[in-house]
Formats: sequence, C-alpha cells, structure tokens
Amino acid sequence: MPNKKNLPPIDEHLQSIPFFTTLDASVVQQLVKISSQKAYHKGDLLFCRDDVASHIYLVVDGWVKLFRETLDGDEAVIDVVNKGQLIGETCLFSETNYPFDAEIIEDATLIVLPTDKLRQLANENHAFSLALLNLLAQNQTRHEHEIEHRNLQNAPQRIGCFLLRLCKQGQTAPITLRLPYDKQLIASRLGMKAETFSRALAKLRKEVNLTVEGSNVTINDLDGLVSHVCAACSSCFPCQDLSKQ
Amino acid sequence: MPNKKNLPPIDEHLQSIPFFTTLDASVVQQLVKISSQKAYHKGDLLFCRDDVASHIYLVVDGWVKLFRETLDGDEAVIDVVNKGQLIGETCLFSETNYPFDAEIIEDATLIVLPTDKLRQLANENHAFSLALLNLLAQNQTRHEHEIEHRNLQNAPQRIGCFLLRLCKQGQTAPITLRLPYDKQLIASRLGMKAETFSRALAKLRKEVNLTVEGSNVTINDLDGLVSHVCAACSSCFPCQDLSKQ
DNA sequence: CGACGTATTGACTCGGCTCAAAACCTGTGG
DNA sequence: CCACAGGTTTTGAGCCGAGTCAATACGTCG
Repeated sequence: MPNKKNLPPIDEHLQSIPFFTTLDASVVQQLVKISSQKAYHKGDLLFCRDDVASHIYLVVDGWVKLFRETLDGDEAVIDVVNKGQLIGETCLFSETNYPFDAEIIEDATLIVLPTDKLRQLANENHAFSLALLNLLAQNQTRHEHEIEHRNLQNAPQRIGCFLLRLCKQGQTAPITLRLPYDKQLIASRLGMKAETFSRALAKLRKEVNLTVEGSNVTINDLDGLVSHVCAACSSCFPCQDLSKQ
Repeated sequence: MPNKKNLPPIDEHLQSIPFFTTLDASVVQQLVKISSQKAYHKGDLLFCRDDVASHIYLVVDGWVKLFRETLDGDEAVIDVVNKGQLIGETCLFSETNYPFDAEIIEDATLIVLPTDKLRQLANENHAFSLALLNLLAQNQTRHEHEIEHRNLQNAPQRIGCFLLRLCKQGQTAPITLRLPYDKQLIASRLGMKAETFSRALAKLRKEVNLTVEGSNVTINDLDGLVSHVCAACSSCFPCQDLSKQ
C-alpha cells in the first residue's frame, strides 16, 4: 500500500502547514528527525479502531475519512480531513488505541509520526505542548460547531454550509468550486444518505441559484446562499473559527 | 447573583476532581492562589457568547448548560456539564471570547479562574500544560462520540444511552437513578424535543422494562437495555471513555 | 383550593430513510 | 470509435420517526 518513491523532502511541506508555522525551527527540526513521509492510495486503510496507536499522522495532501462502525453494521463518519490536520492526536494523551478507523479516500501524502517519540517530545518541550494545546482547543471548537450543525440545520442547509466552507476567504460573486470527494461521502460527512444529498442539493439549486455540473458547483448568489444557510446557525459566514473545515 | 457565604475552602474540593489529582501539590497551590469559589443559583447566566473570556470555570457541584442561539431563535445545547468539568477552556488558547452561552440550571458551586493568570500558568508550567492536554484530548474523544450518537441512535436509544451513563461503574440488576435535571433539558441535551422525549421514554419503558416515577427511573433489566441501546453504537456499555458523560 | 410550571397525549405534517429502478459516467477492450 | 461493465448519482414511491400545535393531566407550592 504505502510507497516511498519520489516524494519531496518533509521540510518543504511543513512551512505551509499552520500547525508547524507556530513552532520555532529547532522543534521543527526535531520533528523532521523522527518523522517520515509516505504516499497512500485511495482505498488504503490507514489504521483500524482499537489498534495500538503506534503512529499519528499529519496530512500533507489528499483526504482521509475517519469513521466508526456499530454492531448493527452502520457507519458514522466522524470527520473527513485534509491538508494540515492531525489524525489520531488524542492517542498522545487520553488513550493508547485509535478511537476510530481511518481510510484514504483521495490519494494522499502523510507525514508519519511515531507516538512514543512524539509523546516524549511533548513531555520535554514546552513550546510543542503549547502548540498542541492550541490545536486541540481549535478542534474542540470545531466539534462543538459540528454538533450544532447536525442539530439545527436541515439537509439543504448543511450542504450549503459545506459549500460555503469550501470558499476561500474574500471570494465574491460567482464562485465555482469542485467538490473535494465523491457525493456519497459528502453525504455521510454531513450525516445524511446519498439519496437525500442528491435531492437536497437539487432543492438548494433552485432556491439559491446554484449551477451544478457533475462535481463542479457554481454559487451565483453568495448573499442568497448565506442568508439561507446561516439563519439556522449561531455563526454567520464567513465563520473564521471554522475555516479549517 | 453569585454569593460568597458559607463555602468550604477550595482545596477541600480539589482532591475529588480528576483534573486536579494528576497535578502535584505546588501547581495546585498556585491554582488555589489565583482562584476563588462562588455559589450560583438556578437561572443565573454565567456568561454570554462573544463576551471577552475573562474567566473560565471549574464545576464543583451543580449543573451548567452550554448552548448557542441561532438567528432564527432556535437553541442548540452543546453540553450540560457537572462536577469536575471545565467551562470555557478553549478560550485559553484558540479564541479570546466565549464560544457559547452558559446558564446555571441546578444550583452550583464553581471555582472561578482568571483567564490571563491561567494562560500565564500554562506558559510557565509544563506540568499544567500537560494536564490540560490530557483534558482537551478527553474532551475531543467525548465530542466525537457525541457526533456519532446523534447520528446513529434514535430517540429511545439516545435516552437509554443517557441513562446508562448515569449508572455508576459496577452496579447490577435493578438500578434506580434520579434524572439530574428536568426532562425538557435532557431532551435538548440529547438533541430532541420534549414531546419526543416523553414518547421515546414511554417506548423504552415497555421495550426494556424500565420503571419511571417522576424523575426516578429504575432499570430492571440492565442487559436488555444495553443490548437495545449499544447495538446502534460503536462502543458498548460500560463505555469507559465516556464515563464523564 | 387554585395557579403555575412541567410533563404527557393526541392528531397531523413533513423531512429524511428505504428499496428499487433508471440514468449517467468513466474506463476498457474489441 | 463504439459497446459494454462497473461504479456513482439521480429519480420514484412509500414509510416511519420526529417535529408541531393544541389540549389535557400532573405536581407542587402558595
């Protein structure tokens, strides 16, 4: 599954990842020393729930689905993460085993970090702990919003919200964007079924003037979309806290 | 609203709170020095969303509702917290203003901690940062489960899950417990309406043999309840990770 | 006892789910 | 270049769980 060929050096990517930019050079150097970079392909299973968490991962590129399966065979998508996000970071502290399954859903490049070394680094290096605190605090806020969204927004609104979060800060008027992974998965990511997604997107299309062609979506009336979506939310676009999805 | 009369010394409570027991005496002393303890009454508003987060709080006793309001006037309950839980801790790091409203819903005693001092302590004291990391990591896992629950469990199952989490580790056979706050709020905490709660509890009562008298609930068939509830969840009772609600 | 807040019940609506069929894509091999 | 196979997405019909609104019951406190 993983391959190691033809990857640019780790340092090169680190600049562009928010989590690392707050760290000073010496810590980054230590991180580079203990980490490696690997490429993964769509469909690869990164790890399973309850496996001992020997490594945690930082996404350089691509998309990874984090999910759980119930006894009934149902699946809950906890999150779908991309560039700049850590995977399995809770295992550095509160638990030793992964709390979910992780699957690559778009070809990905990940930085692989051994848990024990990282734990040690956190114990020895105060600055690194503080960076992690920042990250976890941000995650917490993000999760709280997620709970709110799944509670108060209906299907079309959740989709609209998802689209808005794909927009780059400061874009205007007609915005065309490409859905980052297939509709099936976006549906689960938003806590609905694929059929519901399809119908809800169609509804949204009419109500706020979207153009949909395959996985390209154009927002023709940004203000209209915002007022439709953000009425059922406690924050309003552009919701900075949530910029990282 | 808050009053200061007749409260036992802070130190006395700290022993019993998990977050503090991992800290060594010197840190606890520092915390005691900068903190005060206050009593609040049902209905008090602790703080509002977007207020500058001058203090964060540790619950010694009582229940506090954390919630958000949308433009539409709808309300989403993010969490309802009690003994041992921190309130507003994300404001130490990722943001300066409270991300939700907080209201006292059962008479409460809180330890009040000034944000700036606490931030300073985290910056100076590595052990304290590590304790916070632990806490935030635990929170994250808890929130991820919450997302799963609201996704996969139906109303009766969510109620059953709530009841199970009220059980103390190791209890058996007929367990009687008292609902910690009114049914209206439990309903919102579980992401449903009061009427739905009422009907769903009635349904659960028949299906797994509960006895309900006002706010006292007796679980007559623990295994039955567990198998009914935990089928729609990726964890199974007793789900240790979630012990703190 | 009456009054108010909380909880339950009833009748109805509606959003999202299920299952099944059709349409649409994309890539492959002839 | 077309035909076909596989997956993905859309559409349709019907169902069911949860929400809504309004009325009733219950409890508790004055």
